Amino acid sequence: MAVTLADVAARAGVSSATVSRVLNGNYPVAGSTKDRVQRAVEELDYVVNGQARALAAATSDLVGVLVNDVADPFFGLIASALQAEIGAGGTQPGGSKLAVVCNTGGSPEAELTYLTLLERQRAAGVVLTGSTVESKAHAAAVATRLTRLAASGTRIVLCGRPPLEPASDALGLMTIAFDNRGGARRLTEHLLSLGHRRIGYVAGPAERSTTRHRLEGHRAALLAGGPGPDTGAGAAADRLTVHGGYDRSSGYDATLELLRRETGVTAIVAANDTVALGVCAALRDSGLSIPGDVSVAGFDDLPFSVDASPALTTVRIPLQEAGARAGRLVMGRQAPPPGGVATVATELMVRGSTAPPSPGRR
Amino acid sequence: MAVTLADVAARAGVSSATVSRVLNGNYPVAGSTKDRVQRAVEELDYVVNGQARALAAATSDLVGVLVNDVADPFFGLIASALQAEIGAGGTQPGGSKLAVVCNTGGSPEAELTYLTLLERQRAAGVVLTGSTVESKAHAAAVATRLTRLAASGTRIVLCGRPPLEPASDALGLMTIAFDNRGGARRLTEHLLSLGHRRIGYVAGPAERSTTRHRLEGHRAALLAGGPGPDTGAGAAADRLTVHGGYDRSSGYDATLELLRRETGVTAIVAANDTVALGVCAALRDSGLSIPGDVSVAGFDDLPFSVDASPALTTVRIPLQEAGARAGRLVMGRQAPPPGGVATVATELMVRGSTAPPSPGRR
DNA sequence: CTGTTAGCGCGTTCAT
DNA sequence: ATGAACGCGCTAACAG
Repeated sequence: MAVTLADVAARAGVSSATVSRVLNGNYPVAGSTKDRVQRAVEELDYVVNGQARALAAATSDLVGVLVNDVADPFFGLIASALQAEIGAGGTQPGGSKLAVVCNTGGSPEAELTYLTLLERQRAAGVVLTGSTVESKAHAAAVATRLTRLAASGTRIVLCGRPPLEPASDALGLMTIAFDNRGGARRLTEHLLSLGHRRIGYVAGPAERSTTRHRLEGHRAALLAGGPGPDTGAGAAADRLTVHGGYDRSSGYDATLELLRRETGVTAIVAANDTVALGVCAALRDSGLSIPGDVSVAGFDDLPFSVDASPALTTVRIPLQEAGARAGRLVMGRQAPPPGGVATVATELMVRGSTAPPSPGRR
Repeated sequence: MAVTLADVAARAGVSSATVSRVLNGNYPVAGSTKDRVQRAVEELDYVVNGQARALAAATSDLVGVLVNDVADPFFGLIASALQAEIGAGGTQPGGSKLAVVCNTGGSPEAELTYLTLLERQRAAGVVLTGSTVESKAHAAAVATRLTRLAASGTRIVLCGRPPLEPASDALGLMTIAFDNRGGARRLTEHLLSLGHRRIGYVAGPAERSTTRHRLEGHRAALLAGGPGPDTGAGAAADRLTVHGGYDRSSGYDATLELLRRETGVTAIVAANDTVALGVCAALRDSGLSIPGDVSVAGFDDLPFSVDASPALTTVRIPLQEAGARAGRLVMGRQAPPPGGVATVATELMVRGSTAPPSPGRR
């Protein structure tokens, strides 16, 4: 059996309460006894039982982090910055916590399951990252869970997803939203300014918030760009838009579909950088050059984007900063933004994959 | 305050013991009372307290997964497969567990800290993934922790790192090792067979096991390739080898260094695919074409490798299979391999980034 | 400064 | 089939 507080106490010739006090260092203890206790701890290789401590003190060392895909650097970057922030709080208020990274795979059911599991564990905090599935039923189910969690003192942070519809502030939720719409808009404006008029759009999964926001930004730019064959609405726009997943093969398949439709696109905007890689591969496999024949743009500015050839024009999201901030918020180390919602700016990164359309194709 | 078992019991007009039995379903309970209890649970929105349960039953729902870098898809792929395996055990023995993904950043201290934290939590299992720092002191410190953990019933799995030196089997540790040496050897043999004789090597961090194994495989191939200017040993070999991190910029910098040394390399092998991307970028920025002027090869076959241009020749490691297997082992759902060690085969993937050296440079 | 006492919420005997 | 009672290991009040 594992060694307990009582064992240490017996060995040191003190009461278990004293041992507890030495361990937690939040109470005056005589130097000599403190030494005896620490020696006993080392001699017995004592390690506190986190569960018993949590039960007695009604606190938890766990912070849940829900991500749609751990294998996607988008989430990896957020998670690693977040974990660095919450795990390194040696001296800071709240100490350091363990991040439980939960991979939902984008499944609403898995999301709910994990929220229940975290509730079971009485998690100190929960961070939901990335796009959410936009369905009334799911939103309600999530809201129910979050309300309960918040009521029991769990800090909730939304990172990279829009604030909860009704009264998220009232619940004490904090949101770090990404300016997907603005970034997408500036990206498409960039393409328009280069002279592109027929711009294909490879969107993410249809029912996701991030997908919608980016698509809205794209169409807003098109509409503002004045009348033309590709006005961003109606049948023409639909022909130029293909939905898929957030993975590379979706970009590949969607691009082949766009080419098949013979829309004469001179540029393709992808849901994110990973998808953009698939787009590039499909174009090359179809014998088209980038950006000579077709310009390509991504979103997120993941580390590999600068290494694609040509380097990818994309929209940078400060994922690590956002993750770190989410970490501080969930630890209560930073004051929540006014209104509970902070919107993180995105930045257009123009690189080699976009250029003016070639005269012949224009 | 949160609703407890006692609250549910009171509401259902039964004892708390009965509620516990209904919840765990491991004891006969009359159908009618079972219904009453379940109704009370729903009406009160009762959620079990995992910590209290763990304390009373001396079990844990947590499985720790140590990774060197969550933002690296290498670990993401392992972690996601692992989590899918341990989290989806609805009906299987051991039920489902929560993966606690711990990001060590490759730091030995962080690794030890996390092991202690997991020991505190009385984790049901711990999986250590990726290369380890090869230092006597650190190995001993890890061994101490793992021994204690194993003694207290925690299942330990090593995935992608070599088995512990002394008697890892005796401790009940299980290891899934990757055949880094063999893969590296076949990769370099491939380059030799193409006609390359001066092969640069951009190695990973000097003190890591994976770095060493891959480098050994590389040199073994060179030595077996017969005498020549680049025999894989001595000063000539040292001039052709540069150490760096496992990130892109290391590959970039190391390549510039190799070019500066004017060794006349016709091929560069990188520590992994991420580093290889940096190598490619540096070559391109130096006005060299791939594979026309210099061939490039990576390792791991991460998803983006096939999208590089040219597509990266690399060595495939079945990371997801390995992660899933690690998950089954740590859950006790699969018998340990004979001797406690399984070595996963690696496969050479020849793609466009490698070709025979151009006659002029040979 | 230190020891004693009383739970935290649940699983699990032992009775009934 | 159900209930009462105890203890898991620890922290937090209350004494002293």
